[in-house]
Amino acid sequence: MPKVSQSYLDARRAQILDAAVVCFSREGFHQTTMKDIVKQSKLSPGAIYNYFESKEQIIEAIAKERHAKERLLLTEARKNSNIASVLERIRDAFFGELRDPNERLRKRVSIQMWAEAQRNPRILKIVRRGVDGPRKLLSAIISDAQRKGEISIEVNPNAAARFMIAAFQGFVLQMEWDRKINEQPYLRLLDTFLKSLSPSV
Amino acid sequence: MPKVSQSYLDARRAQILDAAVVCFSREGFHQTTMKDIVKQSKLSPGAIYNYFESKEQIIEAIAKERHAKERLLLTEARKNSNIASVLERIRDAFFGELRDPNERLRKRVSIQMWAEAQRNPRILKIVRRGVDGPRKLLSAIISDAQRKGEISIEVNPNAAARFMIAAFQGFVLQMEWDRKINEQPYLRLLDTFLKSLSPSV
Amino acid sequence: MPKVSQSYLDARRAQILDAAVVCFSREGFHQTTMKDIVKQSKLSPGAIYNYFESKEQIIEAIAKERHAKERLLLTEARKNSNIASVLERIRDAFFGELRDPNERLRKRVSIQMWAEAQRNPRILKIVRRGVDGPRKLLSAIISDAQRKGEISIEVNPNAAARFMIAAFQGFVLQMEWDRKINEQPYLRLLDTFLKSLSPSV
Amino acid sequence: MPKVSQSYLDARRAQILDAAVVCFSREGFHQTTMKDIVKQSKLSPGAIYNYFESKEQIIEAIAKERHAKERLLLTEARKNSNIASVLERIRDAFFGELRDPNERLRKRVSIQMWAEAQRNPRILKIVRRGVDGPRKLLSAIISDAQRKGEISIEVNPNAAARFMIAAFQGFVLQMEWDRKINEQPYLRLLDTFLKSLSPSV
DNA sequence: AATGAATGAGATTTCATTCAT
DNA sequence: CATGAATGAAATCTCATTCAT
Repeated sequence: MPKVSQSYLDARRAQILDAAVVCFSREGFHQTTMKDIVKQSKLSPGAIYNYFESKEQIIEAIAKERHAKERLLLTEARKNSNIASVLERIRDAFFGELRDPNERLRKRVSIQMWAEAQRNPRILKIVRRGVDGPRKLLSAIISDAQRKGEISIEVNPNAAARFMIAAFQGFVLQMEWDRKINEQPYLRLLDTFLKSLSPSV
Repeated sequence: MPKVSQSYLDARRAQILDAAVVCFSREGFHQTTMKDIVKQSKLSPGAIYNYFESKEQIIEAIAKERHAKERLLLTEARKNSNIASVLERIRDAFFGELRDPNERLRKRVSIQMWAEAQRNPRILKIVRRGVDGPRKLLSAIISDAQRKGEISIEVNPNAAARFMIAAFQGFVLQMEWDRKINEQPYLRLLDTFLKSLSPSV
Repeated sequence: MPKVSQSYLDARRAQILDAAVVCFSREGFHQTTMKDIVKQSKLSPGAIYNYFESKEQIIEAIAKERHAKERLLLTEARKNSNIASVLERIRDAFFGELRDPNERLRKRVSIQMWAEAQRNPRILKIVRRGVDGPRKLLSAIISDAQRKGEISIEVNPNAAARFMIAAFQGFVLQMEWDRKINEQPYLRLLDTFLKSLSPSV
Repeated sequence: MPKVSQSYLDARRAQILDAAVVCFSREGFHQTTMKDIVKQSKLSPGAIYNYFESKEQIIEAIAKERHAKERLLLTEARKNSNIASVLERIRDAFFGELRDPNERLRKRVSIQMWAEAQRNPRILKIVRRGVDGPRKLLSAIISDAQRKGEISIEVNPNAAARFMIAAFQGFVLQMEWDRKINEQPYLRLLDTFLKSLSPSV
């Protein structure tokens, strides 16, 4: 099957990554065997190794994909001029995604990444970039807002950014352990927190 | 079969668990081999299998140990009559621990557990209990406070508890990826958040 | 199926064999992958399999090529009427070749063949023929010389032929392991040996 | 099976190496699979990897063993005071071994080593040492003999040493390809050669 | 109770070869 | 005739666990 188009190659690559996400979300990186991915992707071992040099590289590729996706979400959100609506958009983008079952799979894989980052420097780098992007953006938004007097100058923008991210990360974790968790009250609290950053009268 | 004292047995067991924590925090559960634990513990494979039936059981034992430790922290904190100081104590207990290098190792292992819980029901159970305890306690405290008028009745106690836990979990993660992270501004924001729960005048 | 000229086909074939020699001399038969040959030949796997049915057949083809080449050398040498000059020509032909870097590559492949002959009957056959030809020729020359009284009748012609071949084979081996080896004194010794075959006065 | 004696370990190691020699002599290094060695040695894969880190290391260990054995032969031979008998002893030691079927196996493996040395620097080093030892010794013996006037000063000792070694190496090769080869006439020629080194009257 | 050599299923990866285009 | 993606058997090596001593 020679001389195939780039889109053919891209489709095959995506096929492998999608299969890997399903497997990883189910069994974790290390309990997932290449055989599992082979089966899930309906390809052969050799075919997979034509696209990725190793299992590790598949994991990396998934992490990078995540990274790219989140960057896109942020870039989109940032287009809003109004500060409140930027934050709102970010919030909706991230929390909204959690309702998509497919995205849930990917979040499960993200948790795997957090663990994997501890021993795999390449994953660490990707995960770190994945958090640093949002953090810097949020931090910049808050700084802007402070200049406009919309947020108290007492607030440390960086810490606030971290706090918001933590609120999301923690929610992702807790949702994994308890599917019945209700998102609405949690989001209201997040709003309460965001309002608490406003300058006190 | 030499007969030895219980304290001897306990010491051996602790020796294994400590060694395992060091290994797991370094390489993760799955990249840690029994050989690694053997080496780190300065025992032999056979000896370890006298105390634990499998590698999985070692992981479980560590998770349970964590669980017990955190329950102790909470029980201690709860002794305070004043609500603000209970929350303060809890906050200090959890965040304060992070300064201890030994405890940092264990937090690294906790992150591993979060990932492991996805595919190991026994770990999931332990991890879940580890979160449910604090959550219920915090929730109860908030409910109490609401009754006393110290916290707005608008607040969903359970969601607030989750939010506080998330603030901690997220901090643990972000600290892993960026050791230079500063705890002080983060804690101030946590306080800001807690205050924002008070009834508005 | 485009129709191409025979010379085109021959050129393609030679291209593959040359590439294979380079690869084999570098990494040996078994460490050389078809991919290596593909790369070196600047062709594609499919193209190569149009000319050879398998990797084994490429090895065989190289062995046969060697064989043909050496037969040519011997045929040429034999044209000399004088016995001493036949031997001299043979000696020069074989040892002289070793100065050509390209030929050195092929000698490296020959050593591989010696090993390969142990388990591959087809290679064994080719290698054996490659030695038997020279051996029989040398043996015949010596017998002739004995009849003419130029070589002692004590000498076993076949053993003498083997001995000369061994002198060459051993030199090829030792040259591989020590490039600084000096050919001149070695050749003088070979002459000494040849002279020692003359009838004692 | 813990706490076993050193001799137990040595026996196991030898068991593996012996099995490997059988396999390698039959199929060559690269066609021999670890499974073959496992079967032949009647051990398990894991057991073998307790003694050797890789297949390559098994090959190396065999090469080193050869090397040690040959050094022993030379050391023994050297004990003779008389030059002629030293050479005779060396000749007998090396050629005599070839009659032992077990030793024939090992010679087959030696031929493999010659090929392997081309791409494996560690094997090259061992093979080279295995040739350099005898070469230097033979060279020294010839130099001695020249001082005593027993060998012509025209002879280059080093080249003569190489020549003798070549006579052996070539014989080993040719014997592999033709089992019916007769050793006696060959050895007589070797003697003729050695005598031809004496100073001419 | 401790030791550590042995086990052997199974994991990752390779690579000669094929065949649709 | 050429291409090169796909195949899948098979190779090397790992590692949790066992058990004779």
